Order: sequence, then C-alpha cells, then structure tokens
Amino acid sequence: MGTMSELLNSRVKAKSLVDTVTERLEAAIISGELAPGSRLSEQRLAISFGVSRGPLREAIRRLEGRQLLQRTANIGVHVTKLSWRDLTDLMLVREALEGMACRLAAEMMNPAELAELDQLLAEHGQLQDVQTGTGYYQQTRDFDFHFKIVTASRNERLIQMLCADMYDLLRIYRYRSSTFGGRAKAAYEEHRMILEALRSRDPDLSETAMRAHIRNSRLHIVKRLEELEASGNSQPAL
Amino acid sequence: MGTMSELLNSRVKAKSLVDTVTERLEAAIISGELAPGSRLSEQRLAISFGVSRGPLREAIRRLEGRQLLQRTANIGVHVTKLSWRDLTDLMLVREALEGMACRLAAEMMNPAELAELDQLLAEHGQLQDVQTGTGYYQQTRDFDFHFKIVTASRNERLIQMLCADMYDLLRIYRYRSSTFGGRAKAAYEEHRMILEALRSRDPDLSETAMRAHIRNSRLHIVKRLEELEASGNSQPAL
DNA sequence: TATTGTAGGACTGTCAACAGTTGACGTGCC
DNA sequence: GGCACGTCAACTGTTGACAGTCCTACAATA
Repeated sequence: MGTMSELLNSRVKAKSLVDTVTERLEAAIISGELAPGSRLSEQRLAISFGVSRGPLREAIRRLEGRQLLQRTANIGVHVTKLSWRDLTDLMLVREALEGMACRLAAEMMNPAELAELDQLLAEHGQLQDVQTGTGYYQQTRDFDFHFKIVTASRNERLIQMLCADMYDLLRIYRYRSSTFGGRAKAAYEEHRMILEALRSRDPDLSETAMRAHIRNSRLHIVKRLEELEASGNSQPAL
Repeated sequence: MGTMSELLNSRVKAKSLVDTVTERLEAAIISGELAPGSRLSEQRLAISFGVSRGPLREAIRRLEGRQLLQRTANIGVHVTKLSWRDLTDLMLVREALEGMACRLAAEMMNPAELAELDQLLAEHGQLQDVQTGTGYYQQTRDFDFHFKIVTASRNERLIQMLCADMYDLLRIYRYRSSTFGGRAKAAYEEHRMILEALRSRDPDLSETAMRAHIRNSRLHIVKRLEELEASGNSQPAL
C-alpha cells in the first residue's frame, strides 16, 4: 500500500464529463446544497454545470440507481427525501452490516491496524467535547473510526455498501439536524469497548459490541425525535 | 395492504423508453443472455433493442449505479464479473441483512403471514426432490420463502436491498452453476426451524436461525468450490 | 362560486450527427 | 523473424435540435 509502483501503475484518470458531473452532483446532494425533496431542472443544472444535457442526464441516471435521486416520468427528478422513519430503517441496516464487518475485522485485522485504531481513540479521548460529554463528537471523527474497522473486514462488497452508499446517505442528515449530538462520552466509551473486543480477536464479542453501539445511537436518535415532536416541532420531515 | 385505495391511488405507469430498456437489459444480464465479463457495444445493443443510443446509455448508467455493469472510459461497458470470492462476500452480507430482517419479522409478522409461510413449507415438504434430499430445491421456491420473511420486516430499505439488489445478483449464479444443489433436505429442515422461531416471536432465536441457515448455505458453497478446484476444474471464475 | 375547457409555456424524452479516442492491422526497418 | 511505427475503422463522448407531455393560468359555463 502506498508504494511508488502504485503511482506508476495508476492510469491517468480519463474521467469523462459524466464522471465529474456525477461527483459534483453527489457532493451537492450530500452537502445539502440541493435540498432533499427539491426538484431539479435538467436545463438549469446543465447550464450551471457548464455541460450539455446529455452527460447530466446520464449522471442523474447513475445516482438514480444509487437511490440518491428519484425520477418520475415526464415530471422530473427529485432529490430523495428521507423521512425520519427512513433514517431509523437505515440505522437498522447499518447495525446489521457493520456488526458483520466488525465480526470479520476481529479475525482479519493486523497489529498495525489495531495500533491505528488505538491512536485514533487516544486522540479522541483528549478532545474537550468528549471529556465534558456535552459535545457533538464530530461525525467526521466517528466515521473515521468506523471506516477503519469496515475496511479491515476485507469484504469488498461490505466496504462498498457501508463506506460508499450508507455513509453518504447518513451524511445527508448531518447537515440538517443535531440529532447525533449529546452522546460524545457514551460513544467514546463504546468505541473503546469495540476496540478491546477486536484486540482480543473475539468475533462474537466484537459483533455484539458494534451492534450495541449502533443500536444505542439509533435509540438516542429516536428519543431526540420524540422530544422534538413533543415540543410541537412537527417533524420537519428531515 | 391490498385495499382498493391502492388501486385508485396508484398512478398509471408512464414508463419511459429508458425504463423498458433498463428492465430488458437487467433481465438479459440476470438470465445470462449477456455473459458476465462480456463487453457490450452500445451501437449493436441499441439496434437490437430498436432504440437510439441515448436511452440505452441512460439505462446503462442506471445499472452501473447498481453495480451490474462497469464502464471504463473510452473503452466500453462490461457486464460485472463476479468471482467466487465475490459470491461468498455477498453471502456474508446476505447473512447479516437477512438475519436482521428475520429478527424484525419475528416482531412484525401477523398471523396471516405466518399461515402463508406454513402453507408454503407444507407444499415444499411434499416435493420429491426435498424428500429424497438429493434434488436442487429450486431456487425460486427458496427465494419465495425468504422473500416473504424479508417483506414482513416492514423495513423498506432492507426489503429493497435484499429483494431487489441482492437476489438479482445471486440469481446470476443460478444459471451458471449447480453450486446450490444437494442441500434440499437440510435447507428444508432449517426453514422449518426458522418458521418455528418466528411463530414463537423470539427475535434473537429468529435471527440466529436465519443466520445459521444462510451460513450453512455459504459453507456448502465453499465446500463445493473446493471440490471443484481439487478436481482440476480451475475455477471458471463464473 | 365552483367546475370545466383551453391555450400557452416550459420542460422532459428521444434522436441523429459530429468530434475525439482506442485498438487492430499492415507496412517498413533492424 | 521480430519490433516499432503509421494508418484506418469502429467505437465512445458529447452536442444540439425536434417532438411530445405536463403544468399553469385564464376564461367560459352552470
């Protein structure tokens, strides 16, 4: 990994217009620049991206296949609107997949990867918001931890599903809500337990720990949503 | 479910050319009409489908987003070639997801659905190939059973992932190998155990039973593959 | 006032043509 | 004979234009 040969072997990126448009569009969706549920006009988007409608349409089709966009015939495309129900559904899927990933990682992880995780957690532990327990435990950091574990599973399909598709969808929420906050300390402790399970190379324990962690996160979200709803804030539907 | 209102509310399907082409293309891939790994020419395909290249390209992009096709710039599109490793990777993902689905189903299933499952298994049990234990336990029947359980989970995301994406990919193998055969009786018994777990509404037991079932199936596949390889049949890489 | 019919505009769906790239074949030189 | 180079055909990438559809607004009618 990371050797010179990779630089030599790596092909010059012959990125087509469609590829760049896809990336740009995806970024716009994830960042919230294109609001969920909003309709987007092919013509206007094509002009603003500086490309013709053809490549744009093909980029749209690709994201349509990835469920980020939805098209209704003769009407147009809409940015997929995720309800709160969708979020909890998604978290259940994530619990299952990442539990499996953690199980596999327990068997596949090499010492170097374990050390990386250890250092990552050490850094997290010294952060102010984690120590006080009130902060938000920045999602980026959270994703870092999970990302490393998933990658260690060595299951390409699993990695693709979680790191590419799933995290993208979850990221959408980050910009829309503070749903994830207020659990920094607990999350950190759970991360530590997961690491310990991995270090002991116990598949069952590793899976259990990871699933408990994600389940807690989900339950926390549900609780926050109920509070939100009780306070009259009639669910902004994301 | 299944009420009149659905018929009234359901929009008339205004299927675009792209939609029909997508379906046709998908079917061709799943059925093996388009061999895995084979390159497909846009021009020829467009002519054989009787459409222009535009819609065809958009259909390709969609399947590309669903990982059924892969495109390399300026070279062309290839039907995704799944290695045996990919198959086992896929089965691990399926084990995780369907375990979760079965867990949820244990809580959500209504008596009618349980009765349906019961009848389905009763029919299976009377089939010749199941009784002798040597038959193939037709995948269609197997899928029927799993399909019903997954649907009962009431988790739209899970249903989409398993019933649409995952089963499609797995179906590819059906036409290429007899890998799944020779486990009819065992599979049937496992199905019965799953049903019993569901009937007792025990989430943990239900998940465990389903995961064991899929894990056994995976191990069986691995064993068959090893036999195949030992017999000099140097993995046709599907 | 509520409903129906109609015209206009904007947009999507589709197609045909052009430009750029790739891979293969054949030629010439060592 | 083998290797390098140049040419060519086929294909992909992209564009612009045309046809068909839907939505909106407004007018007419009961």
